[in-house]
Amino acid sequence: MTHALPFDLEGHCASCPIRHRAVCSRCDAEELARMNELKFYRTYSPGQTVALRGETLDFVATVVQGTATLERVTEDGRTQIVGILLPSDFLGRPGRDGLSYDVMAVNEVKLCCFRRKPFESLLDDVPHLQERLLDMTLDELDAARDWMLLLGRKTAREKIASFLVLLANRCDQLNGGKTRGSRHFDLPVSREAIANFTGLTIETVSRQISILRREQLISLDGVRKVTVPDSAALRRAAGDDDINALN
Amino acid sequence: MTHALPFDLEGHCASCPIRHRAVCSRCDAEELARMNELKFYRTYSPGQTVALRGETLDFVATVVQGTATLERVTEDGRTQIVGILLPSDFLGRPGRDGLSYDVMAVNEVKLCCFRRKPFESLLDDVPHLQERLLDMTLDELDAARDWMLLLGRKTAREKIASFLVLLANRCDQLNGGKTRGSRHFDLPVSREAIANFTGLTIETVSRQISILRREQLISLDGVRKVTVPDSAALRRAAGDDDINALN
DNA sequence: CGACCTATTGATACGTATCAACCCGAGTGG
DNA sequence: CCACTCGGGTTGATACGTATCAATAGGTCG
Repeated sequence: MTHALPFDLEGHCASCPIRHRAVCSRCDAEELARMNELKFYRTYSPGQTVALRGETLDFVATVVQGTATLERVTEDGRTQIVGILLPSDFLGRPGRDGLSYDVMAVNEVKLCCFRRKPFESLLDDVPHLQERLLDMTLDELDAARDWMLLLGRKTAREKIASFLVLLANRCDQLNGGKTRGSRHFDLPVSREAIANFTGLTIETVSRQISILRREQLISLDGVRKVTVPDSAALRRAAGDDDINALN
Repeated sequence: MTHALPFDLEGHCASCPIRHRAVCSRCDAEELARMNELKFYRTYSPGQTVALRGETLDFVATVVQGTATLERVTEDGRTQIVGILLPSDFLGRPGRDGLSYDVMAVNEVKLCCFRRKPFESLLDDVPHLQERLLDMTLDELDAARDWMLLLGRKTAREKIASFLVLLANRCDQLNGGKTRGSRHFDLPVSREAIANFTGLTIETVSRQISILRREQLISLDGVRKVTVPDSAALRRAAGDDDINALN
């Protein structure tokens, strides 16, 4: 069930759809040329494990297409999603063998990979690269902390609203400019994944989505397509103050 | 109520107690000399606000002494602590005006500060500095994600046990080598702070601490001094798998 | 069409929040 | 030196939100 990518996989970085947002976004032509030499692509099918906690991971990568989740699991199987990788996000930890979470492909995922050691050399040589990676990591840290507020202090209703706002914003980003007012997007993940992301159960997720729909804060087409008629109203339901939206 | 620092505040970095763990830990003598020129110290008293979310913060800093909390607050006042700064931890966001959380001094806090712009220049010039900052940021991100598992999926009992394990480990780190078996340490924070860190209420925190004491997993001397007779047992109560402890 | 998987909806249980009383040690002032 | 107050901490009774268990619905694929 391989469907065509919107760009030539073996093509040059210049044609890469997420080049302007990825870790390489600040690199100049010469630096890109060097990276172009080293890069290779990998594909994962839906549900496949990309990496396991503690296991050695010999590459780092940028997500070109698809969605992956970062998961932490307790010894008795309770699962918490601690991050979502969308196109342009970075995967891997330079300077360390393994990750502290499992990485799972949600749908078909394409990664632009670099073997770890050569990438670490690149980081040393190419300041643009390290700066950008630091910046992206700081952004992730801010996002993780926003999410800690959600997990620790928000109600089920606020959690679901926040999750939808988060997704809406990130979809906007990927599509370029932010749109005000009504907008719609696809949920890239199942109810179970939403539950594991928000720290709820599937049933509670389902109920809260139904309630938000009944209150017309959202409408659904099927089970995966969401329309938000009034994003400000949804943001209010998310219980954030309005300095900014979640990432 | 200023009590003497264990080193001369105006002294050289060479005598700094947290130099080997801080952002400057990989710098050589020449680089340190340059930083030494730029640094200045600040002190905050218990309860004082160090920085507010969204407000411009014109410096970055390393904690030399004391404890500070990073807090996110909902519009209606629910508070979640999203990080604890202990000696050697870094505060501030290079490349951005403000922070996305409030920073509060828990007890008397001494910061080794740099004005932000000069520090950003330093980052450009001193690869050791940027590498170390990236590494510290990645560690914080891992810690934040561990904490997300706690907030989303752990029971009150596990949360308190995890919190105690976290503190015990970090105190060990600060004191050098890890000790196996029995150990004791001071809680640097109030019950309220523990509640805001674990996503519980004060009352639940108090109850769970009482229960752990009744079960002899910990013992208390007063309300702030904790002894852990069997750290492996406490770690088991924390519900983590044993690949590693929280940070 | 039937099998299967995911999602929804309902009834009940349980864990933690909430509300309230009490305890305790530290200051403070008579 | 003791009575009083005050803030933080503990303990108890009850309420409430979400988990759990169970049944049903809907979509997809053979």
